[in-house]
Amino acid sequence: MSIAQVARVAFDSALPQLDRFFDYQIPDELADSVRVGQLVEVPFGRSAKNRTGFVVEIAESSSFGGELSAVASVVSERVLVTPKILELCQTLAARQALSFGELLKVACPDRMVRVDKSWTGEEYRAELVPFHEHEQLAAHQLASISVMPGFVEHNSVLESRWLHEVVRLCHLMLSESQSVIVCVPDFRDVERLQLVFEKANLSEFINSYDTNATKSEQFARHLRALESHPQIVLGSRSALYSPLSNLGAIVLWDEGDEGHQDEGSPYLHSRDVALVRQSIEDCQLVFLQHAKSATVKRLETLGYLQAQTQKSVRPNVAFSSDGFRVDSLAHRVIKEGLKTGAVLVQVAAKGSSTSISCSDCGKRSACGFCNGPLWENSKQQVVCRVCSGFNLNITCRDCNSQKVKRGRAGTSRTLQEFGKSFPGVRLIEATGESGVMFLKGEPAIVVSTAGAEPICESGYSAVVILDADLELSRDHLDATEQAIRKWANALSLLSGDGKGAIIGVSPEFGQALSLWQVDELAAKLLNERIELGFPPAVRLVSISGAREDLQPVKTVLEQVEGVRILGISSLETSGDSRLLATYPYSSGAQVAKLLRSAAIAPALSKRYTKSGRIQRPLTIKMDDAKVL
DNA sequence: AGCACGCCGACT
DNA sequence: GTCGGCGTGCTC
Repeated sequence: MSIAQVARVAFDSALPQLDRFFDYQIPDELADSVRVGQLVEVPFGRSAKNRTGFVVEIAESSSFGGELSAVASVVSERVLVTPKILELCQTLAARQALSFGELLKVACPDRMVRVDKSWTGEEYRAELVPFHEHEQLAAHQLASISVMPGFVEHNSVLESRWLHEVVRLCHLMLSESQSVIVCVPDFRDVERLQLVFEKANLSEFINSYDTNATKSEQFARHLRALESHPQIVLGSRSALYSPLSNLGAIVLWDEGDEGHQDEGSPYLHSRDVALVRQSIEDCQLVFLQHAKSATVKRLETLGYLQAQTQKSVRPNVAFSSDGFRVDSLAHRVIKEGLKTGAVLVQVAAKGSSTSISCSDCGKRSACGFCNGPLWENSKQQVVCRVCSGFNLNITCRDCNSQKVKRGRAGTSRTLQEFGKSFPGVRLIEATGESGVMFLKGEPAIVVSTAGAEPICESGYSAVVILDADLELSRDHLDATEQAIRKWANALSLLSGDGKGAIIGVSPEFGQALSLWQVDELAAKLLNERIELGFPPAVRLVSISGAREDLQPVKTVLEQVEGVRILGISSLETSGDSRLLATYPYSSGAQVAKLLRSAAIAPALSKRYTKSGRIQRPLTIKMDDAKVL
């Protein structure tokens, strides 16, 4: 006979007011069936109907003063959230000023009744085919956390170094009955890896965390992850919450890609989730990237990460900066490349022209509807970047002239120009929304924006980076870092004897790139951030809301050790204001705690959405990579 | 989020 | 007099 116990319950809600645990007594008839991680129904507040919540703890007693209500029922026998995932959510919530409930929502998809009831488990049938390199590598030879910035091997692109590294690690883990999470920034990487795993006879082990999955599929893959057999969870950000019971390693591909930054709540970056999960699971964490980001360099400097010494093959890269967009070097490299295969040309933007300006006074032309900047799309229509409106008649606001000139060429016009200078050559345009994913090695010129490059099966015979100057002068803190990353990713698609060229970089920068001094460049970027006092040297928080609500937040934050208020600025779009502040890592926990209590302060002004629903008065984003 | 309680204006 | 507006506050 057991003593009556208490179930501590959390709700999967983002409301800061509900961000705590509620105790319920477990009635005798449920005494043997309530377990931590289950979904239960409980009465809540004055509401007539019960509410579902997760059991996060079973305790002997409650510290609650009043009388406890009782758990009404167990929704599903299954433990949907494992203790380690609960810990992950709690640690992340405390670190990033989030509510535990909104993380629960990310960590556990909505329960689909039919899927839950019909799921009978999976028989573990997959057979691991021996891997030729596996024997050479014992587990202890891998650092517990490692970074591999090494460059690719230039034989076949489907077997480039990082893909090979992923397969090798997965195979090793599976052979030791451990699972792996492979987290990539976008669906193109998922597709590419799926092919690679297929080739390596590992398809049977894949649990794909597809972003287009239906709710039923999301729940099914969650149940699959809860099965005890070792597997490879392959997907984007959400894969990091997969409730695997025997996690051996997390692989994070291309940490610098903005796809790793969550745009919506909970505004987390894969890197932070991965680091926290690694510390909880005590598993390996491997960052794989072609160019090293300042963030990863910092972690390496601190000793959190170890650089894996890889004998990397340096790509053959030339550079120039004589002022012409497509200069003699570019022409020569393209012409040479076309003799043996496909040539990739990376440009800064899609469409015909990146901008439109007055040909009399030079002022950048503005949208007739909203004053936004104009550009020219691939159909040569003049479109506003802000409101997407078509502008047929453009009149200069300064001099009333109606004559316009086109700015820098995007993919479409670059393609047209190559059509003239390389007659008869096959031309392919690849941008985010259009373009092929895979390509045979026949001669062709592929003009692509960064990140949309088709994979050429035999590797490109030449890769030419245009608009390097534009990429470097982008108005972002990490313009240089992003530029190097984009170029490196394009250059990684070269074939073994392919030739690369970067047009529009200064000699000393070009020198460092052609010598492939990835580590030195990252160290330099990190030092600059340290001097400027910007991330990743410190942490950054952005808080948006009504200006009158931000003022007290500012006052509170100023009391915290090391906090530097960058300012409060008005946001053009919403009429809201935004407070930016940096703080040292050591003050992170305190800042998060203060912001949590600021978010539930009762005096905050109420704000409503168009549909009349109450909006959160403050939006807090800690470490959002897109802020600066 | 719900849902009730509460304290002010115009109605059978 | 009381019906009902939605501002305020709580939920184990």
